[in-house]
Amino acid sequence: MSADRRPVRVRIAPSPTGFLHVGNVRAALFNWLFARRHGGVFIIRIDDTDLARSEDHYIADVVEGFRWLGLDWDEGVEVGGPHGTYFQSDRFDRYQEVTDQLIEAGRAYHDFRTVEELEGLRARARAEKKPPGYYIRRPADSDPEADRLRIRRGEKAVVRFSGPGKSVVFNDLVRGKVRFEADAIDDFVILRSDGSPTYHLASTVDDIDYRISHVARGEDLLSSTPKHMLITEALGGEHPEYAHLPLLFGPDGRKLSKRHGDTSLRSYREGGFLPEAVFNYMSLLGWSLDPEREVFDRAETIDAFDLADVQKSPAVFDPQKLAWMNGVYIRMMGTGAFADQSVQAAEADLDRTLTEDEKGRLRDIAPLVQERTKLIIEIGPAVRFLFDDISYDEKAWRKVMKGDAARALGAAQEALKEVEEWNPEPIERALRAMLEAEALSARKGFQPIRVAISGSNISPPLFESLAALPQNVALQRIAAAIRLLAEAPA
RNA sequence: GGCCCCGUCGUCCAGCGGCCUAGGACGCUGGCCUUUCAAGCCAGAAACGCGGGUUCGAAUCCCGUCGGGGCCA
Repeated sequence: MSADRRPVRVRIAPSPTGFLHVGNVRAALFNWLFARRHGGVFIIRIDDTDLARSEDHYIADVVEGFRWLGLDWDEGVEVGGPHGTYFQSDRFDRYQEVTDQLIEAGRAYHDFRTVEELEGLRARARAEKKPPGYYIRRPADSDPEADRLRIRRGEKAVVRFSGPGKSVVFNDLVRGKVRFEADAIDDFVILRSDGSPTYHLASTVDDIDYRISHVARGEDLLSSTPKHMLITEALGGEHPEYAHLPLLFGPDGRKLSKRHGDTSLRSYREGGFLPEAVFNYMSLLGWSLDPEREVFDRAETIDAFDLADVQKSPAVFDPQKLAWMNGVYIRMMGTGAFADQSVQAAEADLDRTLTEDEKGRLRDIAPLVQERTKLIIEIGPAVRFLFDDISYDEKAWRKVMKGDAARALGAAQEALKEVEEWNPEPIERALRAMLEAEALSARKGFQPIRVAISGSNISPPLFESLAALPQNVALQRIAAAIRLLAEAPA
């Protein structure tokens, strides 16, 4: 009850053991939306308790990823805040301290049992159709004093939390009432034998210390929640409200993972997606703003977002729909902005800078490219023919360079030679006249020209494409095609 | 195996007891437009897992069942 009145403080705690995963991004997005909606604080804390697998460049990836998406944070990595470094690896002393405190209070104990012994207990529970951890409880002879001595002598032991033997019930913000019976909550490990904290301990202690008010995380942690609540209670903390978000699945209906290909935000960043589109698309996974509308901006999303409206069932991440939405956002871009993007994309594609003349020609045709673009990375290949030698797409050549193609090209060459003002309109007039004179359909007459100048049967509209090319280059390409056609008729 | 969660078109979402002959979007199919490809427009196929209840009335509530998923190991 009192939790409702606490200032809203939410967090996302990615592990720097891999590139930022879209599942984490979606969780971060919902946390961020919740914080912004309620004027709260959004925190990024780094869960790098796995020292061996954590790497600095993954931390950089996390930071860059969230910045790119526009999820700004109020406390945490790089921005700091009142709670230390926001790296869990800097808090091992604190976790040890809490562990000692729990042992002292009789809420945790050292467990010296071997893997084999534990496995035996699990097998027994299994045979009796009991929960796996049913018999893994504090041994009868467990004695804190004696245990401490053994540890001091160098013996290895994990520390387990001692279940209080009571059921845990809580009200999940997206799922409603959830109940776990005492037997189902095992004496889970909080500190490994090497002294490192488990997820349960570290994340819970941090949540308490950082005064986290709401924990919105993936449903995979739903069954761990009673453990976190028990730790919180044992430490005299106030529990946060919990909200377990539906998981993101791959096309095969399983938890989205590396196996599904592009699961890192990075691959979408590099794959030509716009942050606004990714933001919008992700907000739609497990939530919706309006039944009749799926394109909306950040401000609208913040205004409308509520954890209580989040879907309970998992969502399949559909890259195709994301791509469609990206196309929508590309078409919503200003033509100037798109032209700028095009210049960048073309330069990256060609690996050289464009001359002012080339930039001008590209800018002229950019609006026509814009309508045809779904991903930023498609721009380079789409305009390459304007700035670089072409090669013919074999299929396109075979399909188009036959029948009347030679005649069309010859006539086009003559007609285009005479064009004095090299602009789309005069070019169109000349070519239409050519069509008429040769009695050719637009299809038969124009497609060979398109292939001749672009190498492909797919290109921006023909007259504009021709105009975007210097006249002499256009004529040379047509001549080259005519020659090739004469040598090796299709 | 134990516990927990979930179950509306292929996919994402709307639906929170009558407005549902179940709505929108992606994708798919067909058409229009057209110099190609897109975009755009129009049309279409496509779902309440199943069985019981409750109710005058259920996609909506309850129970069961089946199915899927998650966690533990």
